[in-house]
Amino acid sequence: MKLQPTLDPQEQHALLMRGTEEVLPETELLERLRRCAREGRPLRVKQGFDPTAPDIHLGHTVGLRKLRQFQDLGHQVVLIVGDYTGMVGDPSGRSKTRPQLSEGEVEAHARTYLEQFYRVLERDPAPPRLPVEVHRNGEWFSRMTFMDVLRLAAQYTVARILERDDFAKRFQDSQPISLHELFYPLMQGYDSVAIRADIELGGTEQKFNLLVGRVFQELHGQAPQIVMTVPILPGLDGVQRMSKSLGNYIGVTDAPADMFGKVMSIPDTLMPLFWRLVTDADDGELARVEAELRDPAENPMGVKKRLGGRLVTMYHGAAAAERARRDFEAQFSRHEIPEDLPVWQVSGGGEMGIKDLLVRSGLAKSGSEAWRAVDQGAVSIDQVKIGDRGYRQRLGAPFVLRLGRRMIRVEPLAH
RNA sequence: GGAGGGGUACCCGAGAGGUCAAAGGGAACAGACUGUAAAUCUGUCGGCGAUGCCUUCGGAGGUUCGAAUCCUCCCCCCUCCA
Repeated sequence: MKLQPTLDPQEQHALLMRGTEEVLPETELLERLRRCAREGRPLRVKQGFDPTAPDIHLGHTVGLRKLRQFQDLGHQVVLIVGDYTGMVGDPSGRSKTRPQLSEGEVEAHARTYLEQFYRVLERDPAPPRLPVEVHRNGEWFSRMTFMDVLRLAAQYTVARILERDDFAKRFQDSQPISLHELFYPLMQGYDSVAIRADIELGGTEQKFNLLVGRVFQELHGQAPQIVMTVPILPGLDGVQRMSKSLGNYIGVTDAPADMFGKVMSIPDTLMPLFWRLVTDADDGELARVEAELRDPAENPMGVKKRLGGRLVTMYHGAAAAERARRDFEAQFSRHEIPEDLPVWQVSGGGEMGIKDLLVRSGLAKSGSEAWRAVDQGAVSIDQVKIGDRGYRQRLGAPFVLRLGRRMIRVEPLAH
């Protein structure tokens, strides 16, 4: 992304609106941009993250990249690490109560999060870009007294909280809703008051929480924040949202080969969305990609490889992307054994049965699973299928052991 | 506090004394096909030195030759009443 601090409010508005799902109230964004330009101050743009699991994935980057755009335009990005809200657990879109994290977990996750944020945002930007302002919401929540909490709770009604689909549904389905969960939106809303947000960004499932911020800011005599939502990125399965807990994610710290491979495994139908939401492709390129996908003469695989290459480039550089693509083609198109296989070292000598090999190397979780794989013809050694339960492998020289799509290099150690 | 309903494998959900390692669906894994896409078909889907044995149906006891199924106590969830 280019540094564009000189854009006038109208141009900024056009840029910022791109890729958003909703901006509420829609007319206010341009007005606020104009006012800030007049007053010569940057907009304060907030997004919060609960450090629930210690990996930032592409789903998070949809919002982070929008924040980066604000940063590039010279606005003030304010990240809230939800150490306190994390201990409550965001009920948004949830059908059950989230487990409450301990302080230790939250703290450890928070550090990793901050590290990873800077794979998208600039850590030490040159002026006129501004460094990111980071707050933990424990900064204000830990100082509140019980009376303060009651006052906060008095500012919102149960009926309004229960308007939310997720709560309504859980209530309807006789699922438990713990009282503390009702506080989550209030806490997030109060964050906006605490940092005087002009804009709050979030996924579409955050809409309710974001709107609560407006109510609280108004009660505290602040101009209510503009709510900006970005689409939710689906995960590798193409159905559910990308999330760590569903295991359908591409992490920003994933190794190049994993990142590329995961991209290759997404459903074709997801490609336009990925191009639009998580790459730096501009409108012209998006149009070309979509045209190519519509052209029956083109193999969609080409577009997907470019997508994988682009993402690996963004997080690991062009050289890594090129290598990831070559390795992928060698391994999956030409069925060659890749160079950089995970290695498992066994103390050598003698031989080992196929089941123990699979279990002890970690390719199979249990003996039964190993037997099944053997029976199903999923196991091979050095590209030769092993279908016999009684097979024993001599541990003299290295070999490549494979179960399904996973494979490792086994290196016997002399002793 | 009172009355009633309910907790089954990763998830949903049948089963109501033996034929139950527990139907069915989803997820997942593997095979065929392929582009590590989709769709489809097939198989597997608690563990084990494996035609048998061990552990599992909220928890702990008990009845019985035999319990996911019956009894007792406990924990948790839901509904209605207050």
